[in-house]
Formats: sequence, C-alpha cells, structure tokens
Amino acid sequence: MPAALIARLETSDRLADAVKHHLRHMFRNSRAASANADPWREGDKATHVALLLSGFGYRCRQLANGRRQIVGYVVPGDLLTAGPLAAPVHDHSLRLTEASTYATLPDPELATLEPFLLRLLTRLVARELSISREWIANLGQREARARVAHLFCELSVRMRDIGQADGSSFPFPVTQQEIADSVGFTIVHVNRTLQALRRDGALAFDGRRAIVADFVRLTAIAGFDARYLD
Amino acid sequence: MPAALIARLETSDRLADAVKHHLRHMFRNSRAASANADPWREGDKATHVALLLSGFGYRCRQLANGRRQIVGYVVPGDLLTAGPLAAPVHDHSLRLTEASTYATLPDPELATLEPFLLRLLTRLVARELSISREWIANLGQREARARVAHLFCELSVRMRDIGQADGSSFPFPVTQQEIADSVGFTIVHVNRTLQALRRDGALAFDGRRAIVADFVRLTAIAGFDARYLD
DNA sequence: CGCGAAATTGACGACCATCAATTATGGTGG
DNA sequence: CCACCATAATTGATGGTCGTCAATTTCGCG
Repeated sequence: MPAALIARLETSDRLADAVKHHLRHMFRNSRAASANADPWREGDKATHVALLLSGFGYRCRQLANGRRQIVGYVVPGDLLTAGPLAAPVHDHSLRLTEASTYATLPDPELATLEPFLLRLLTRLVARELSISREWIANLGQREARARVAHLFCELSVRMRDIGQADGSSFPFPVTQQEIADSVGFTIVHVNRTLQALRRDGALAFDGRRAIVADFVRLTAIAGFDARYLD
Repeated sequence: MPAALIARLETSDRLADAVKHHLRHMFRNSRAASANADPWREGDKATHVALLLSGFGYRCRQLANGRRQIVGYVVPGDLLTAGPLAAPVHDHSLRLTEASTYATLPDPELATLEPFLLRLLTRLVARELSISREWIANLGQREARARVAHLFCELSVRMRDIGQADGSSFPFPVTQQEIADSVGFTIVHVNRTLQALRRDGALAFDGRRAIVADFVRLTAIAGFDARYLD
C-alpha cells in the first residue's frame, strides 16, 4: 500500500480515486527487508522499479580514495529506483537502516506501463534530482552549522509530508558517522556542530529520534527554503 | 538536429533508424540564444521540454546567504529540462555561456508523446541524477586538487562522447570564478589548485579551451571512474 | 592603445581534520 | 536485573587546508 506516496502527492493536489487505485495496483507486491539490509549495491544490475513503503535508509557511493558519501536519504513514499527505466546498472548502494518494506513492480508490467504512470515515475526521478541539486548547494556553499541544520530541515519536512513526524520529532535511525558521511565533515566535527545546534535550542535527540526544538530557528540557521521538495 | 544526443546514445548501443527519425522529429524546432543568455531562472514556470543542440552552459542555484552554487554543466545533447514532466517550476537557473541553440518540444506534443520517447526522457533525467550524485560525492569527499581534477575529467569525457573534443582539448568558456562556484572553493584557492594541476602536467588552458595534457594522470589525481556517465 | 574583466600573488586567520583518549549507550547473556 | 561488551558519542590538543583581504598583473576586446 503506497500510502506514504499518496499522502505526499496529496500535500499539493488532490488525487483522483482512479489514480490512487492505479498506484495501489502498481505497487501491490511488497517485500520485507531487515535492518541494515542492502537491497542493492553499486554496480548491481537494476532490475525493478521499487518504492519504499515503510522504514528508512540512505543511498551511498563508494569512492576510489576509500571514503564514502551518502548521497541521499529514503523515506516511505520515495521511489527507491526507477530500475531499468533509469539505467541498466545502479550507480549507488541502498542501505536500509531499519526494518523496512518496499514494493516492486513486476517486470512484465514495465513494458506496458500506462503513460500517466510513466510520467509519474519521471516526476519522481526529477524530484530526486531536485533534492540532489540542493545537496550540491548545501555541500558547496554552507558552513558546518548551516549544512547540518539543512539536512535536518529537509528530513523534517519530508517526514512531516508523509505523516511520519510526531509533533516536532521524527524517527532518525542514523549515527553521527553517517551524518558525517552525508555532509562531508568528520564525525568529530559533526559532533561539535550538533552540540552547537543543541545549545542554540534548535535541535535535539532522543535515542533514535530527532527533535526539532525550534523549526523556525533551524531553518534560519540553515537558510532553508522548502520549495525544492515540491 | 539532435546530432550530439544521437552520437552520445550511440557510444553504448546502435540506435535503430526509426528511433533516430523520431528523435529528429521530436526535436525539430530549434531556437537560438546568445552568449550569457538565461533561458530560464529559478522559480520560472517550466513550460517546455528542451534539449541543447549546440553551445555550452551551466545550471545555477542561488542561496539565501547570497552565495551561488553551480550544480551542473550542459553540453550539446543534454536534456536541458523535462519541463512540466519534471516539475511545474524550475528549481535552478540555466545560463548559456556562449551562443547556443536548443530544441524545444511543442507543448501539444507533450500529452501525446510516444511511450518509448517518454522512457528516453526518464533515462535522460536519470542521467542528470547520476551526475548530480557524483557531484555530491566530489564536493563531500575530495580535497581541492582531486575535486577540481574530477570536474575536468567529467567534462572531458562528456565532450569527447559528443565529438566536441579536438584531440585532448575541448571548448571551456568558463571563468575561474565559475569553477570556484562549481567546486565550492574560493576563486583564490581554485587559482592555486589549477596551477598545481598545471605543474603536475595534467591540465592546461589555452584561452577558452581546456587542455587535458595527461588524461591518465588527471583521472588518477581525481579518482575518476567514468561509469556514472553511461 | 586603453579599458574592464579575469587571473595571479602574498600575508594572515579561521574552520575543519587528525590523532588519541575517555565516557556513554544499548543490546545481550548470565 | 545486572554485568558485560561492542558500538556510538564526546572531549582535548594540534596542525593543515582553505578562506579572507588587498593588491598587482595579465588578458581580451574595442
């Protein structure tokens, strides 16, 4: 049940019942994955279209110099991959950091996909692209505090849009090392930056949840503008 | 005439004549733009599908802190935008740094696009996404020399794939300030880094052309792996 | 030849990396 | 329920990469 995708799409426009019906049919096959599973690795053949139904994860790229970069997070409702519609081979690994479920489109249906569903897939890929470009700007032009704050602004909005945020907090099963690999700093510097954000009263943590103590302040620190998430 | 696109697509697989015919028909309407034109700005409505036929440019995002980030370059054969198929509004500005031509798809044909052309557009958007993710890794994990080198590796390969490279050099109408805004350094540091690459015998310039003096060395410095460009 | 833009240089300082501990946390078995 | 262990978080000291500021030189074009 692609409820999260439907919820997010309906944050802007109401969907016709027929469309919802098609979506539910398209993503009716669901698979389970346990925490720390990798549905695919960089270089694997891209076989299916896949959509995250529940859980959490990130996309990860391994560099020749031995370092790795997290290039994006996936939350329920996100297109995990457009499969062979995008490229024959995956350019990154997908890691699910908690037990998750995702839907895959049966291969035979790929060839006969309704045009309007094909267009939806294009829009979903384009949204990933928009997010990626925001990350480029984040990595290239923001200093530590703003850069880290921006990551949490983004995730906060994305979680809220799918109804996964509980008040001002949301599930965040990610280590500081993984935050570091996302924003391009060392774990030591990320630790100090998170402490600064806590001192600012903008951000806090409770176990595996992130708490946006003051969203307005956090967005001000980050220079965050949510338009890229539409 | 989308010759560059066809050339690039044929670096991996031969295209059927019928496909080429469809592409030429799809992108038959061409427009001219002068140097330093901005076909669109961030926030503008996305009206057309557009493909660069000739020229050169970059995509640019403006940040709240007054800085800007170049989030990608466009060369002939690149999809400039999937228009309303991607998003109703542009999330970045497009700047053409030299006189260019680009093809646009007439609006009425958007609704009746052949499925296989729709799939091609999805693939082209996905390629932009793959390149964006490589940029994220570049900005997040590589130090100055490798990061700058990587940019030139990418452009060198992309120019070669479309037959725009003349031996080991290619047109590069970009200032050091723009390189700086691409890799997230200051112009001063970019200048020193370029000098280092020149001393290494890896890279040189001649007016508005970049000269890859030693591609193997440049890729070694960058830790470049061209697979993401397929 | 003259002008503005672009490239280059030097000195200095800040931000972030590195190295190396120590402390906290949370999951597990006794 | 607590002891135990591995993982994660935190801290301090020091150094290097890159930013900032300000000036000068070179280049491109009319």
